[in-house]
Amino acid sequence: MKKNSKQNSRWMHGKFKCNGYRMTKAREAILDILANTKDHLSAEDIYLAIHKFYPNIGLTTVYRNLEMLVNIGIVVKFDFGEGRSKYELSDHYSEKGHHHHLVCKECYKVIDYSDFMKDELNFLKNTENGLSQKYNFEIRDHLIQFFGICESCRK
Amino acid sequence: MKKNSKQNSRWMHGKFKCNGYRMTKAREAILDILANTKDHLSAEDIYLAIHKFYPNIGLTTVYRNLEMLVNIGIVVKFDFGEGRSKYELSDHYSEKGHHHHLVCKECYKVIDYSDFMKDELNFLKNTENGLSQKYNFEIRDHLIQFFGICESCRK
DNA sequence: TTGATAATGATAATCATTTTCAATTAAGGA
DNA sequence: TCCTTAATTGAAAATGATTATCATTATCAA
Repeated sequence: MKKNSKQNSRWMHGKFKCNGYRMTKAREAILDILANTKDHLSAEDIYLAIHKFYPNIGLTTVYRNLEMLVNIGIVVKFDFGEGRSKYELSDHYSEKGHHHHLVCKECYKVIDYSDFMKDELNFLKNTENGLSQKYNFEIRDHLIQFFGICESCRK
Repeated sequence: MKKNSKQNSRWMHGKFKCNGYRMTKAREAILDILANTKDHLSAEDIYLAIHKFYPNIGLTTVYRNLEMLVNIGIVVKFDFGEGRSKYELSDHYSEKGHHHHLVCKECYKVIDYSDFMKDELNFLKNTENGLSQKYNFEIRDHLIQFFGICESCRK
């Protein structure tokens, strides 16, 4: 739990209110954890991190709030094939900015990358346009992930 | 269970043997189901389809064999965010050929597309090269998916 | 046909995620 | 500040997909 909790709760307060939600300790704590990590955390990771400061916030509450945060677009849920979901602040709210993931099939380590974005933007623009027309599909989102074997797992 | 079961079992027999596996009724049936559908089936879907012809093949066996088939690269496992995995014959063994997926966030209908592959190949080639060098990562695989709302869910 | 061993089926166990429901709390107005 | 009300919570139980166990059966090379 780091310094800018206050800031987070301030900028989120409005966002929550206009969606009919309240600002609670649990929500503030979850956002705080997510804002101050570079890792990709599971619901349980987040629960454990929060638990040190607020031992009475339960895992259920963490799950419930993550779902809500995903729904209003503040958090993104990922599946890296590990058997449980991982969560990140969405690009817009994160210091990381736009990025994609490179996932080790062996140890599930995840590397964020934001290189080669020109190629990617080109590809995405063309493909999204083409697909939405051809298949009459309203495209909301995309997922690009690379899988492989990381340096340490290769040794 | 359609006509070409015999064919399937024939071309798979060798593949299995050289990996130390045996050809069994369950494996033949799973491949047969997958070869004769355009859908994306869950383990249970496959189990149910097989069950009509071989009522004594259990769900456990289907799971076990799917895992094995994924391991030797004949089958690919997908997660469309529905809470259970879906399986397809891999590109090389399927009549579908190389394709990606367009997933409806509402009803989880999946559209296969293979348009815009020039853009995609370009993007993939550059990105994979760049990433594997920069991050010293041996890239094995990639996942590209688009999510949105399909025609009928928009009405 | 037979022996070694891979594969199977039934059942129980796991494990992440959800549901239930009574108790608590945030937030806006009196 | 106090009240009201609906949103939120925690604990516990339920769910649902997937895996592990283990005794039995089936495959296939010799």
